[in-house]
Amino acid sequence: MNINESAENYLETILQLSKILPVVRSVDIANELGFKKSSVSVAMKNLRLKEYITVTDSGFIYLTDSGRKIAEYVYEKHTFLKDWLCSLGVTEDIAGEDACKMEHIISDQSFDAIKEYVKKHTP
Amino acid sequence: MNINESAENYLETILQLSKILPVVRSVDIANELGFKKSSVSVAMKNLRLKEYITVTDSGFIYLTDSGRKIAEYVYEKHTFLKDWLCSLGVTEDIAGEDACKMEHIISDQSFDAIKEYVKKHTP
DNA sequence: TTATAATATTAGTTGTAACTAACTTTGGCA
DNA sequence: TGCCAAAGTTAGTTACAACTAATATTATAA
Repeated sequence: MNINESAENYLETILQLSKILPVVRSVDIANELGFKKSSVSVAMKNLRLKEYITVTDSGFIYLTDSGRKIAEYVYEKHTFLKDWLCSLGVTEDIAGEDACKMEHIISDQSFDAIKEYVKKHTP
Repeated sequence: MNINESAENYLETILQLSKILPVVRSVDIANELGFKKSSVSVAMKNLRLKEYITVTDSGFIYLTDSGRKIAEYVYEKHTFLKDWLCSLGVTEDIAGEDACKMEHIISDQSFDAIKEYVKKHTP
């Protein structure tokens, strides 16, 4: 699928926000990520062109099937890694930050291997 | 110390190469990383300005104390993460790639926690 | 109804780190 | 000695992802 870190992060954020907000708008994403809304606007344009999202006339943002697939996989990595680090005693803030960076770079192979390892060593 | 991923990677590469070569030159780094020598030349200039390396008249590159400190810590992360992933069944290539990316972003807190965890679960 | 605030967009800027192309410097050998 | 190849440098380019500033659109409250 060949998608970069920045785009992955936006898709994940849209998914996360859609779980807690009735609708997701550019400004919600900007607030969540601490970016300017102009930056988000440009990013959304790119995600639209790549057909990872659709945007209604009212500015409501929805994931397409392909966008959702990416978002959910990244989100899965995020939650697993964050929970795991927390369980090892890492503070929630640091665990969240690290998970947010690791989720984009770790290979499927390594992620699956770590999951297996943790499962095996968890009572 | 506030150093970025790219600079960290160069310092680590200098340390690695110094273990297998009598002297380290720009061109060796370029070959190792697959970069053009012009890119390395500019990067070395920056590392020199920040006093992480010294360069002799012959073009031999040496780490300063502060540069070595960074390089060794990154290298420690690299080797630990790579060995660990390999031990979980990840192929050496993938483990190397992932370690190379993770070493720059993982926090000290998480790294130490993982090390402890692995130690505890290793016979 | 008009003014204001919130939202979205566009154009142009910045910083980073790679790149190419052209150049200089240097060392070794025919 | 003079030439060539290897090494290093410089200037300018590209791609990316954030940024600011200015503008357009819309909804709501005075």
